[in-house]
Amino acid sequence: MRIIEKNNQILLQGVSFFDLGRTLDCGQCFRWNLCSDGFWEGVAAGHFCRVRQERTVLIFTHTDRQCIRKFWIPYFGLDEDYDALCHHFSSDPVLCRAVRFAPGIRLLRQDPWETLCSFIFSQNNNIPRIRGIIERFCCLFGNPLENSPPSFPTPERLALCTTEDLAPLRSGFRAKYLLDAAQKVSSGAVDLKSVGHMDADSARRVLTGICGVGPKVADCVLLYGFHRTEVVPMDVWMKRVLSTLYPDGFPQPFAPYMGIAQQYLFHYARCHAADFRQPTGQA
DNA sequence: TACCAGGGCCTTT
DNA sequence: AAAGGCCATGGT
Repeated sequence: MRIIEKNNQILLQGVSFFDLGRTLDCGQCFRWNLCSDGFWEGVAAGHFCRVRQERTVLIFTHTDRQCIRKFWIPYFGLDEDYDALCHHFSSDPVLCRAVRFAPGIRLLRQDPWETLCSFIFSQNNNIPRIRGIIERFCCLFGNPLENSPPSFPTPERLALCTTEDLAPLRSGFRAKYLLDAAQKVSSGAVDLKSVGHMDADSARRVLTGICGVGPKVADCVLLYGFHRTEVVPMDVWMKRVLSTLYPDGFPQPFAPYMGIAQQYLFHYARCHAADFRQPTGQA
């Protein structure tokens, strides 16, 4: 990949095995919006950019080369060898079909705190509503940024809030869970930095110590916020995939990357809902 | 063990 | 237009 500047835009050339739209629209992130000019705009970990894809070129504005190299390339997972990975996945007929159905989905590297909040909001909820709650959350408690949507609220700021303060979010019973997360993170009772270095089970135990974080949310935080590619969040769709397509369990050779495989399987299942919606009957 | 809580989007009727 | 399904966690 190489970066060149042209007409006030910054071009990242030589991008392959990547589909920007699918990656931003597959349910792992909630703060990207597709504009009428084809650009996606979003804020992540305090960085804003507008970006669109033209085949193997990503066209950026509102950012700079340094930020693309240091932040956006790792954020989009463009430093990983998806050519080899998807080739590996294709040795399994099910996964081969899922990857071919929607190629180019990459696992984003998101901020752990932002991911924790986002997936607390996501529980028992649907994507359009999650996006609305997070937008109101950032507008109300984040810091205004110049020419961009506001930053994500910090745990310290949030720890000062009460559930009444969060009422405008209309996040229902999740508000109290969010406050517990903010209090535990800002006080140091939960140290997100150290979670990144733990084995998966220890990390899970720490995260589920937050009220409102169960196994599913904890695994989402590990996969999306800590890039733990071996972790597979088991929501209803993945349970259906498991019972329908992998009754004997996920294939062992993919274990270290099963979280990435999950992205393709999840998307495939949701897009073929009719084939999966019925309970399989094997209790 | 089974059920309910907040709520809004989606699909089916 | 209206009704019912869906959803992850904690509490009863």
